[in-house]
Amino acid sequence: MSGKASTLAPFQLCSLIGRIRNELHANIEQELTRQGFELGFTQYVALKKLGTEGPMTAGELARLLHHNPGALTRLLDKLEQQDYVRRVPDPGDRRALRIELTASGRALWKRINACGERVAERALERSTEKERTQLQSLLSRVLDNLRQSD
Amino acid sequence: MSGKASTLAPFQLCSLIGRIRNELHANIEQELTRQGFELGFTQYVALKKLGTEGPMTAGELARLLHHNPGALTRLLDKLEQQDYVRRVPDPGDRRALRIELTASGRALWKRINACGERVAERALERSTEKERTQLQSLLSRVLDNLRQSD
DNA sequence: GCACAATTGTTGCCTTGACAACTGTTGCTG
DNA sequence: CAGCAACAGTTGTCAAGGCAACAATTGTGC
Repeated sequence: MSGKASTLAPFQLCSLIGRIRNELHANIEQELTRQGFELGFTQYVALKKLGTEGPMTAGELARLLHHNPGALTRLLDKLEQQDYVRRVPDPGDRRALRIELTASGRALWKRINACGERVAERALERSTEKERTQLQSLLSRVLDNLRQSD
Repeated sequence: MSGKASTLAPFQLCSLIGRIRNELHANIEQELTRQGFELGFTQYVALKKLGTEGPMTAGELARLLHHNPGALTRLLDKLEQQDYVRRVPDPGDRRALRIELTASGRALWKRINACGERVAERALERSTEKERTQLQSLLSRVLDNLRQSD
């Protein structure tokens, strides 16, 4: 609101994006602990990916999460230690691992899905359907612009 | 692009925001090093704030950067060590410090401002003036929604 | 003026994530 | 099939940042 910025958001964009990211992470973790789950944001995302996409290789998961392999190894260590995830040797390639949810991991996944949706719903409160799709399209364009210049 | 998402962005919002944030940071740091400056993103933001807002207390700066005091102390250590910033005892309150740019800090500030603007300009390429203000307004609303629920 | 709570900046400890070096495996090429 | 480059995952090392404990200072209520 508050009408017109002089030209546009010169640097404000960066600040807005950063703060929204932090609030999103904080909101999701807070929602998780409120439900009694002791999960970090990244663990949540990993479980979600594994739940929706099915078992996959560690490298694939790293790429989906935009994470480097080293960080992923430690993430998997924690998830495996909590028995949410299993590292199964890939039968076709002895270098690779199949990462799959355990039974309790799958159960957990079903129960935490609602947390993320609640937060997303809250974030988009008071925005019409049209505005939501427009927001997504504008953000996608921004991401494309930034990735191009790598 | 690609038209219509079925309902909206259920979880995609989080992923988009996160990736844009990372790309923004990476682009700005890359732009800085390309110009020969060895600055991290946070150091850049701190210098920018000090340049535009003028000298201020360490606590104020921390609040503006949405940073905790511990992180700020170390950030100031680095900036002071590079002689971009000075910690001056506040005359009115012996607990507090006035953080001010040194001469070379002010000179640096003028030279790095363009870097951030270049990146912001690149990020908003191919977006009309109208779309830019709309993006800002939509993002502001999202941030408000998320902060309310703290 | 004196205890006591609040505030300012600093420090220690910990977690997260990035990057490079490394091991083991695969696939390609001669 | 020998050699070698590419790839998968792990580990070490590092920087950034969060959080709690702390010392110094301020302000408040008695």
